[in-house]
Amino acid sequence: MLRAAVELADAVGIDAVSMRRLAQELGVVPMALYKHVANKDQLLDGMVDVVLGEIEPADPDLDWQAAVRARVLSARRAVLRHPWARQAIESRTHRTPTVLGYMDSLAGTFRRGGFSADLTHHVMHALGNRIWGFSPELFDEPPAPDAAPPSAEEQQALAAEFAARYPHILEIAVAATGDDLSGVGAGCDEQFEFEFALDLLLDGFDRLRAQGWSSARR
Amino acid sequence: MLRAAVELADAVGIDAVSMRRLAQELGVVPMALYKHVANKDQLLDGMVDVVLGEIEPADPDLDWQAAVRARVLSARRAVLRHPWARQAIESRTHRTPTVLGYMDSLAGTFRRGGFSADLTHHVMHALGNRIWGFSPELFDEPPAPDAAPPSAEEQQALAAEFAARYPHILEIAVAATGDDLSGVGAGCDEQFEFEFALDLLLDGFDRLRAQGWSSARR
DNA sequence: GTTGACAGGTGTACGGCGTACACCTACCGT
DNA sequence: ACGGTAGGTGTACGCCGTACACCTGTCAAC
Repeated sequence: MLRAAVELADAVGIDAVSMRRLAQELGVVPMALYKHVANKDQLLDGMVDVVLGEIEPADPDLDWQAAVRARVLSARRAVLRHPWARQAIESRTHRTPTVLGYMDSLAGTFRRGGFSADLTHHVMHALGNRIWGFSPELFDEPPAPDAAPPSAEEQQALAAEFAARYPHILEIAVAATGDDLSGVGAGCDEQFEFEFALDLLLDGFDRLRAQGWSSARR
Repeated sequence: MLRAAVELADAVGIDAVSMRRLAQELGVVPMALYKHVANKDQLLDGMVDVVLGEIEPADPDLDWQAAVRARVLSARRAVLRHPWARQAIESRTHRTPTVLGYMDSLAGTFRRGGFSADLTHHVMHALGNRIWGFSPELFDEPPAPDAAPPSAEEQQALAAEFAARYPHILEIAVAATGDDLSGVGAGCDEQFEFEFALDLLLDGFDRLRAQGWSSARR
């Protein structure tokens, strides 16, 4: 049933996954689902667990940095396979055993790499959702081209207005796209951004570890 | 009306903010709201804009690092004043002018600090949601004490089970709480974690800027 | 071989949601 | 005096999660 839910979400998006719809997909009456999960929240928890189950186990032969990197990128692959997972993970407030298990295992990698429990704690916070293989998208998806695209003049006017109001964003978009600019903010290379930030953080972690950083408060 | 919506969300939480409930609060019929917003999504957008409006403007006298730090911490104060804002911001997919304006202004701070447009782009991605003053909570809120707390024995058993399954998390919790351990994961010092990660990132950014980093791809 | 527990499917119903659509009213510039 | 417009109204539809009472088949214990 969790598998069916995952497939349904893959197919129609997480918002369209309702108890009723899922039941229909399973050829069953909605209330039947409640024999397997207590409520919809628990269904979502289970679906997230399925996705997290796809994360490859840690490779014990790698040093901590490579191991964390590999693990997180594996998580990313899992999340990218299920476009709804990002939102689902963000919305979960409960920590299931699967979630805890993954976090524990990742923490273990840091510990074995010579991080104190203290520092491990803080670096995992610093990674934040990157643990799960994603970070927020700063800009929109390419704005779904619904209805007639604005005429050339309108587009011109819009672009001018945008340039005047948000010069720095424009500049960035130009730099990022090699000034073709077709559709401002038409999608960053998310994978690049993810690895950029990840490596930046791992580098910083290594520096702190090397200098024997310890939390100063209290 | 947006103000009323914000106050309502402050009072009862974002999930309890429905068009009907908000209308009731305003002494008006639900459909009346649709004269002011096109739909509920737009209402949420507007509410987020109100919160972002509370962020203090950039101080032009600070160097880039202090300026970004101050700005982001101001955003954090705004978000913490409205506990629902975090979730609301995460759920928004649309970029309102307010959102774009804030991002543009922050990008400007980097640019004036000597960052290339290219590097500015990537560091803003690296900050991710920290731009808005928050990062995901790794662990639960203290698990709302509903119903009878488990008996001492049960608690013992639970703790033992937990220790066996998640030794590293336990270790971290011990390190973080000074081993009193009343309720595992009983809340981290989120403010500390936030600033820890923020400073780590700002440090990394500075190193990249100083060495004239430029994106290598393409 | 009967029985009783239990896993799991069924049917009905309730209260809530967002919002489409047609309508009404008060005001204001002409 | 009048037409447009901003904003409030009332009704209705189709969705949602899920409480509650009920039914059915399987299987172990007696």
